[in-house]
Amino acid sequence: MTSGRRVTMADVARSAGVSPTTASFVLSGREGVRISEASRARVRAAAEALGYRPNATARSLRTKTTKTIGVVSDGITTTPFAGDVVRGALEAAAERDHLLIITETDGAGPAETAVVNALLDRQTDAVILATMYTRYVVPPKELHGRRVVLLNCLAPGFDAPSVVPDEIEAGRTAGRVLLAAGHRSGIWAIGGHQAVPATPEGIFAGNERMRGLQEALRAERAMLDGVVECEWNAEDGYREVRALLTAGVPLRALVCSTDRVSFGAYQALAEAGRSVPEDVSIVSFDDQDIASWLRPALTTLALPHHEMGRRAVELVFDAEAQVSAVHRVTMPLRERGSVAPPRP
Amino acid sequence: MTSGRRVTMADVARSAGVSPTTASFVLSGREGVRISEASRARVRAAAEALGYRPNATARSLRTKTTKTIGVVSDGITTTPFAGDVVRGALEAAAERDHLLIITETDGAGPAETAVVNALLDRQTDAVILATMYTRYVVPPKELHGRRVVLLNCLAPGFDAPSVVPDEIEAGRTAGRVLLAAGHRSGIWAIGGHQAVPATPEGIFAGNERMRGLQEALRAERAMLDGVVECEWNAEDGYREVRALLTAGVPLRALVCSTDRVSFGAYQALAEAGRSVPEDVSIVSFDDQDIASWLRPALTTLALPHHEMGRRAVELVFDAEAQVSAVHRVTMPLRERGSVAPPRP
DNA sequence: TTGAAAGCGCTAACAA
DNA sequence: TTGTTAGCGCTTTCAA
Repeated sequence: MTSGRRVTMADVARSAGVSPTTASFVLSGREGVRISEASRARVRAAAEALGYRPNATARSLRTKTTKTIGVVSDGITTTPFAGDVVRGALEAAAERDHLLIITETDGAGPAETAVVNALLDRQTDAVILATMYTRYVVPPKELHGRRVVLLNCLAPGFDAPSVVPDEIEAGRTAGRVLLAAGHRSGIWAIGGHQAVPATPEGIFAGNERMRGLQEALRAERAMLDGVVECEWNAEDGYREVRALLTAGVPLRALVCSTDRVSFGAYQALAEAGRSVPEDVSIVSFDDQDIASWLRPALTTLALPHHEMGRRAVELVFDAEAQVSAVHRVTMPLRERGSVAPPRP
Repeated sequence: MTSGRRVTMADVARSAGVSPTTASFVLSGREGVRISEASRARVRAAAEALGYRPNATARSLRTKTTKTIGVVSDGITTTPFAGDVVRGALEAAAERDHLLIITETDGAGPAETAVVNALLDRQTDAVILATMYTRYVVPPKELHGRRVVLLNCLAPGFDAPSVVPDEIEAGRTAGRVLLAAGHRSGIWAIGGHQAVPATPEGIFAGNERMRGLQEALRAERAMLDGVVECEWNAEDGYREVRALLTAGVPLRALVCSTDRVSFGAYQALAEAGRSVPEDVSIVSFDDQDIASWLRPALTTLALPHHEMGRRAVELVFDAEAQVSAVHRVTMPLRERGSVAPPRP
């Protein structure tokens, strides 16, 4: 800044012929203090005339509150379409007259501690810890006793509320969509738990989605013909579906772990001359942009990024929510054109 | 925060048996002040022992600098993959020990003024004004005389540097890629200037890309068979290319305005039994995720989001750059599989 | 080489 | 209803 802020509250007070106290009261709009209407008007006029703007730094030093929330993410801003998280958070923060300081770390460890300290040094009123994909984390100890909200992650034993997508219910919905269309057999899950070498136990989203899916199917005495574990990308989706096709397994419906996997599946099916949804129905997860570009457009369960961002900052202000509860946000079903009854 | 920061510098000084002045000098690591090694050690030990952390708010009040940069965007965080801009900016800011306060407005006007004021009240050292797509803006008057950098936008007459993608050169490169493969005719531009009803004059990116493209072609005595003006999405790409195919125009190469348009073009070509790149070559712009998922993968000119974010904050620190210069960032060519020589 | 003291701009007891 | 005064935690003359 070339010219620092000029006019201070003292200037306004002087110009209005009142004390700083009076000026402070009217300028910060405090209730319950009785100031004559005349003084109020004079202060306001003076402030207006001088172009007064409060110095938030000075105010914060005194009040120990900055109306600022720190966000520490492990790359959420990078994930395609997850800028939605930020937008939701921004929105909710703006409604409460707060600002967001966004930071990013490559993961946990010393870098994360440094970032958290930078935030804490600036006296942020709270910090939101966000992860790119749903997983367990252990918050840095600097955060103990601070107001914290976990966004897209869980930290058992740490005293802070979490916001995660309701993956189990989404899995159930995926199953129900297929059942409702009349599917009972020839159903395969592509991507599965993502039980691949890097994540042998599967990942949170995978495990929950599969659990919900199996549950819904079983409730109607139906079941999966198989679960193909692979990376959740277009490449693997293409390869695995083609393999299934080549092997000649009966295929009537696919539950793909992500829209990227679905994209690969579309390519493999098209190549094999099978049409979606007449020959093969597809239900997917995430609702990335591509889901609506595909033809037919993809029926998918949307990751509620925007809503999650919003909820996270709402929880910052929710005094009751201090207890470490897990808030599961519904993943809305986007019904489009990739599901139809199986061929008779 | 449940427990405010405890230990102050006064505590450290007292514990170390020195004055606050001494403590301040060693803790803030100021050069050119001669403090005995003994005092230094004692202060550092005390700080460590007490778990001292500086209060940035107090420091800022005194020094009038916050090591914080405000970012005002009109939705850049929302655009797919443009979270990259934020990541680049975050990176460059972190290198200089600065933090970013990110905000968003629906556009210009009073909302923007409010946001800018909120930032200025908090004494941010600079403000980066960012737009979702490249365009002209008029910065709010509150920003006059402040340190400002324009990211992805231009404000003629406003004294601040701009960072924009080098669209003209990208257009030239697109042309050269085709020429190098041997294309001379049957070349169509899909999307063009985006001279559609909503933007009858075309948009910045469209105009510059077309200009560069035509220039490169003309330099080799080649030319476009036609420019199809349409919205830059998959839907329109599909429709317009299909129309071209239906009309039976000779088609050997396509320059698509965005990867989304290319996506639609792929669909239309596949439907018509034309293969990419054997029958028709495609060069595209943007390099969204989808570009690498397509088969064949798409040859495209990448929007240098990450680099742009980085440059913007670098300019904040570049004293020389105060003059209102326009910094054009190269759009790298991603050569993949969608261009081949025309069939003989 | 170190310390005393003033003060950044604001809020909040406490008095008047 | 309003003013005096004392800080918030830090930096920075200036003097010792």
